[in-house]
Amino acid sequence: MAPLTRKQREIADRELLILEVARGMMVERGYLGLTMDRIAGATEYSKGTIYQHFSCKEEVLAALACESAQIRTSLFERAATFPGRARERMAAVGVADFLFVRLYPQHFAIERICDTASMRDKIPEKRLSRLESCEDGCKSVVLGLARDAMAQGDLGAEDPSVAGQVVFGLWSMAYGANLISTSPGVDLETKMGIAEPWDVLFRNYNALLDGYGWKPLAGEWDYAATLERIYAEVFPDEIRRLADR
Amino acid sequence: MAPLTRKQREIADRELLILEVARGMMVERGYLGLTMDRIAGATEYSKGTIYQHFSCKEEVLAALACESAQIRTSLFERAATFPGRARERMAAVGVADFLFVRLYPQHFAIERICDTASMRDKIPEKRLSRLESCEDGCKSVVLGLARDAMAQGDLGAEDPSVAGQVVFGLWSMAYGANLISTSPGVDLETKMGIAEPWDVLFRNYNALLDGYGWKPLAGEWDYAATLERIYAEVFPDEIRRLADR
DNA sequence: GCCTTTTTTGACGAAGCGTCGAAAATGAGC
DNA sequence: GCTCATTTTCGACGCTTCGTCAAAAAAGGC
Repeated sequence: MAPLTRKQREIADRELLILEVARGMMVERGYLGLTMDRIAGATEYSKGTIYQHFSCKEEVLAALACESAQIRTSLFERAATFPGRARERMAAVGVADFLFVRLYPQHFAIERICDTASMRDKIPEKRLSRLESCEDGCKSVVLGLARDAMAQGDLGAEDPSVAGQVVFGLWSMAYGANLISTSPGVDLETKMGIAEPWDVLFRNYNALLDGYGWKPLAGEWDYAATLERIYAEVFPDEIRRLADR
Repeated sequence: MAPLTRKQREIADRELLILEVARGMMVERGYLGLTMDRIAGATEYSKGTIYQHFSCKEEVLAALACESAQIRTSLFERAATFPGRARERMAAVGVADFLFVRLYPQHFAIERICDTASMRDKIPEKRLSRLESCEDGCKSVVLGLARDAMAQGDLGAEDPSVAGQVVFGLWSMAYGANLISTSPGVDLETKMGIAEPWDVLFRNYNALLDGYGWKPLAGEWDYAATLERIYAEVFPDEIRRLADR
């Protein structure tokens, strides 16, 4: 690994600048407001130069999605350090997911956009595999926790595929709930009497895990207290930032 | 209500033709392959005429989404007629959801596309409210089943909001699982050992409902047999069509 | 058959993506 | 410091799509 030349550093810096500008545009004006011409204008480079970094608009988004996945993963990893039973640590990951969606809605939106086939088709192979390895981070954390629980005898026993099934359940529930509750034109309040989707989601996590018999069950443990500890000990800053809205 | 004039009938027919052509395009070439110019070409009307029916491309999609919601609702309603306990009927709705996603993937894709804010922003008020009332159909069926269960003492007792919470749980789990398992770049098989997402989803439904204590619990009832009956008695044609792939 | 109203048409302007030859900057050799 | 080949940057251009609107065509009343 030779040290970078001045030119190489310039290029790397410019790439960061482009992404920074692109992210700002994404936040301010949404996906349709993000255009290659506008990126060129805002960075004061020409369009041709932008296209030397990214082969198409989709690749810019994939790069942003990579950053998003890294932020999410780092939250998940912090959550997994919570000292306690595996199921408590899983609850902490649930909190991390919630915080990610609420504190970084733009990152969540980017993840969503990159989840479509038409997007994936256009992202060059190299960038795509980088994105996928970024996305694997979170999944590994969650899967690791489920396996820990099995190893410690808290969850199932005989069938090792239970870990994957539980993770699929939590993942689909979280993903679906986040989409539904941030989706326009869905009125959970009047139709279904749900004022705080997150509270219900947490209750549903517990119901699912109880259904799998993941110990300690909700009836024999004070998970409300666990949540309070997670807020205070793992994510104090994030909780404060969330309150400052 | 005066009877329709010849002209009015012509216009109504043309609208159906446009939607038919648009759906075909959506199926054959995907969302990006669906263009207003192409609709004009294929219907042999001019673009201006198309724009007299639909104010923008998004409105065409909203109209398609309306049809999709109606198909989904009719499957759900058939499922709810299954003779049995409320939880069995809920299982039938789960099967209906699965059949909808598998038999009509293009309808599912259209629903997804119309679930985005950028789409919703552009759909005219009138069409949007029509779409939303179409979408409410399914939710009413599911919510009705949960309320039936409560009325019969199978689910919860004191707190009436439990019905909404269970429905939110099932809905988010189904939505998330369907998205994840049809999503590109997600390898459930190698990462999590899941070959058949639908089997796992069904197991997760049961775990969630057991967690809520919705009777009869999975341990005290043969839901595999219930599924077989649903296949045979409610959706024989659909199951056959699914097998013919 | 004439004139008004409604309907249809497609050329047009605007906006965005991605390209490519020309122009500018770089730097190696002398 | 100058020259010339190579690398880098630039932005005008071609193409596609959306949505509009004035003009042409059709319909219909008298």
